[in-house]
Amino acid sequence: MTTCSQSCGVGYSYGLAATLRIISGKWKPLILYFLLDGPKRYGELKRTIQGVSAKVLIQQLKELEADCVLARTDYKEVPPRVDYALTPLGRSLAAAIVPLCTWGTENMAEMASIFAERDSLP
Amino acid sequence: MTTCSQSCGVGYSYGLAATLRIISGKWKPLILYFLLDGPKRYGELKRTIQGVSAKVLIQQLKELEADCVLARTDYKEVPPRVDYALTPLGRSLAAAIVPLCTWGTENMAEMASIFAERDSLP
DNA sequence: CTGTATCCCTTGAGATACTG
DNA sequence: CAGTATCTCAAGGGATACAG
Repeated sequence: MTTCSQSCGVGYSYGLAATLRIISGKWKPLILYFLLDGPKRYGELKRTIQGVSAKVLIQQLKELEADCVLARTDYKEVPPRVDYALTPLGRSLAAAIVPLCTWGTENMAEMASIFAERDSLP
Repeated sequence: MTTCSQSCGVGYSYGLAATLRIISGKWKPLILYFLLDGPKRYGELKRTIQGVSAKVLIQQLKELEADCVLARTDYKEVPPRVDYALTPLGRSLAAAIVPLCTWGTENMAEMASIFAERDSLP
C-alpha cells in the first residue's frame, strides 16, 4: 500500500469511536459474541457469561437494545420467558468482533505467559 | 452450520476474554489502530488521539508495551525523541481491530441517529 | 519534547435483598 | 424465571503543575 492514511486517518477514526461507544462495557462483547449462536434466554446468558451480576447483565442488555443491536422478546408466559437475539445490525457487529476472539485464541499461550509475568508484579 | 457451539462456546470465549484484557482501556484500540499507519512519536499520538490526557496516554502506552504489542524506541537525542511501533504481535492484534472500524464507518449514519436520540434523554 | 507527580472525581460495576 | 432497588466501592480516568 502507498500509505495507510486513507484508512487510518483521523477522519475515519470516528468509525472506530462509534463502535467503541457501543461495545464499551465489561461484558458487551461477550454478550454479542454468544448471541451469534442464536437467541438466548436471560438465565442462559447469565449462566454462560460467568461472573456477571444480574444487575449489570440486565443493564448492558438494555443498553445494547437501546443501541438497536439486539432485540428483546417477551413471550408473556408464566413463569416468565424472555429471550434476546441479535438484530441484523447486531449480527454484523458481532461478526466484526469474531476476529478479536480468533486472535485471542491463536495467541492464548503467548498471552498467558505475559499475563502471568505481569500479575506477579506488585 | 450445524451449531455455533464449537466456535462460540464457553471454551473458546477465553480467547475473546484474553483479547479484551489487552484492549480494555479507553484509548487502547485507537492507539493500536493509529499505529497501523506506522511508528508514531508521543506528541503525534497525543495530537491525533484527541481528548486523551498526557498521563493516561503514557499509562496506556506502557501497558500495551508490557503486553508486548508495541515497542518503545528512545533515540536518546536532545530534545528527546521517542517513538512507538507495533510489534508483530501488535500488528496482528491491530488487524483484528480493523473490522470494528469498518463496521463503525459503514454504520455511522445509523449510529449517529441512534446516539442522537439516546443523548436527548435524561 | 517527553514525560512525572498529585489530587480529584465520575462512572462502572459488584453484593445483597427483594418483587411480579 | 426475570428482573428491580439500594448501597457501596474501587479503579480508571481527567486537570493541573512541574521536571529532565
